[in-house]
Amino acid sequence: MMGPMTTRSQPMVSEPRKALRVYLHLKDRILSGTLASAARMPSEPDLAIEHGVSRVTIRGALERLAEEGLVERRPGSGTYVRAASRSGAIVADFSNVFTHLVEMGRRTDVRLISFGYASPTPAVAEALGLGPGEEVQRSVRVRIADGTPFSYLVTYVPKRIGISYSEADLRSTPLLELLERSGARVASARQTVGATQAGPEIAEALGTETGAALLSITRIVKDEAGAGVEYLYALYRPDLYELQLDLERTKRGSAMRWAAKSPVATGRPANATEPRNPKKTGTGKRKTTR
Amino acid sequence: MMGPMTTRSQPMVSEPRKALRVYLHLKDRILSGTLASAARMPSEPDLAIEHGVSRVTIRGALERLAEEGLVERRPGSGTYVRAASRSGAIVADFSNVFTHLVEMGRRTDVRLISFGYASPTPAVAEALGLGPGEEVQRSVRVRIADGTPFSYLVTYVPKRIGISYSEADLRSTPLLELLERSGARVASARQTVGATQAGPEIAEALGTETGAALLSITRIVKDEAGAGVEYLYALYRPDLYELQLDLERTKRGSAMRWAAKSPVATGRPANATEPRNPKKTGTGKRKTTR
DNA sequence: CTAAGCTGTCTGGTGAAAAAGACAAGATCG
DNA sequence: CGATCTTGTCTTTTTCACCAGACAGCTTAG
Repeated sequence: MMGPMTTRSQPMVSEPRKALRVYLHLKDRILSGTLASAARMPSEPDLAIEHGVSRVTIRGALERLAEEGLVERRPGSGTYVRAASRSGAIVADFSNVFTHLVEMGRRTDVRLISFGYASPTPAVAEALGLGPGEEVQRSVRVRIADGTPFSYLVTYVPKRIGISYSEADLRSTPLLELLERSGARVASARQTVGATQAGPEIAEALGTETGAALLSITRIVKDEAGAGVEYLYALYRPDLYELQLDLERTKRGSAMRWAAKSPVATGRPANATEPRNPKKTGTGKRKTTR
Repeated sequence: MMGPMTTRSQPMVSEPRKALRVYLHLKDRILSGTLASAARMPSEPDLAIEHGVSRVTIRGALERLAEEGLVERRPGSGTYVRAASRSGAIVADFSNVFTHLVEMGRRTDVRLISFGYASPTPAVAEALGLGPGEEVQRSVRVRIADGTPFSYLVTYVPKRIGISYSEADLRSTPLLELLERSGARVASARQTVGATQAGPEIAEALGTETGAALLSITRIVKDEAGAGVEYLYALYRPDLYELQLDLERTKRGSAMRWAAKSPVATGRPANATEPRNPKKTGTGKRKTTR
């Protein structure tokens, strides 16, 4: 019960740093339209001079762009920009997250990584309004759609509520449904959205590389009495999951008020016909042919 | 109007790779509560063994955590976890973004980085419903609160609307107000939220390091006739800016519907009494005392 | 067809990050 | 007090990401 004994003794191809810079630079230029779409990019030697790095570094960046389908490499001819073709991502309507999650819980797989009871973090205890000695049930789950993991969920539920369902229940049923079933009267929720870099284990669980940007959502759910019911810390792969919110202007003179539109239920796990990023094998592409 | 001739020939302190891994690993453990708060962390030699790296690498990671206020280092005693103390960030209510932005536009500074007219990206043209030859006004702005830049905004406005205000107007007045003033009847908006890694120039503009995670918002604003008025691509520093949405359950039998709560106006640029991260000088912490 | 230019794939050389270890100074506990 | 922990700060050595350059195979322009 502590060091899970993961010695982390992989070969670890290790990640290029300069190449990352160039990669991000070019990605920005492509996405922001500074680099005309469908046009041919500068040649590798030119890019190498422009960025003050060697050609191998440039190649590293271009290979990555090619893997993500942002460019197309034609041997002997050049590297060509491909219009992003944004798609394949699950779109979640923000004002409708719960319903959506329930729907999704039935269409996606769940992998339960951790399950147990412990003392809450101060932050969690405060958010849920727990007493000093009160324990919480902590679970870590990974949600998978079409074989690809897209979200990493850490949930905290007060022990008194958590004991009403089993580990197996969590594996098969959305947490919110379990809470309802246990008699908790869910009434309100506060969600905070941010972003973080993926740590090594989370990156591995989500099939990304360490340091990748993830969408983070912290959700605090309370019942009718205002007591904390659930504390969720969720991380999403932004290429597979997006939040969406439609706003409408409420006609109210000069008040300039806006209201969330009615739930549109855009969500659809879908069969995502996308470039299907080959996972990048840790991060390296290094042939290691030697 | 193409290669801005940025030769990028900096010395480039270059970033540790292994240290980054350890840093992110420990950060995750602290934030997810696996590492008990206020407790003493394992000693540097222990961490070195656990992660299979040398002590200097561990120190690199710990120094970074200390800079962000996540841990406290006490010479001779140990390194102690500090409860995150989430604060200092501007909190924007999601369902109320517009009003909020208008308020903020008056309390924050704006730096206009780029301004001009050009052909839109296919994606932008489609989103705004533009004709083949129609041009857009493209502007890049950085918003600054208390001397610290926190958002990077790229906006596209159809030329016919864009010409109604000047470059100086953009510097001083929120875009949405300008659009209103020009007679556009803003009626609806769709926002999509995601995350990305900061490219070199964006990172510099926002005072973060290259590769840092940023919150991204894409907003498409339309008028009463359904014609596109504004396309916004915004990047936010997640440590300085958060989205928030309060949900309430609408009492409607078993329908399980949720609605956004009325605007609470939590936003407050504030004087952010936080650890005030010393900016990390590009990325390095290296003492360079020699 | 020929020549120029591009990507793909090697080679060996170089410098900085990381490793390994030693030592000092402060904290803690018996 | 004194033994033993901790972090802080040096050393020297090793490793590997990056660089420079060459060459093959392909595409395209002339």
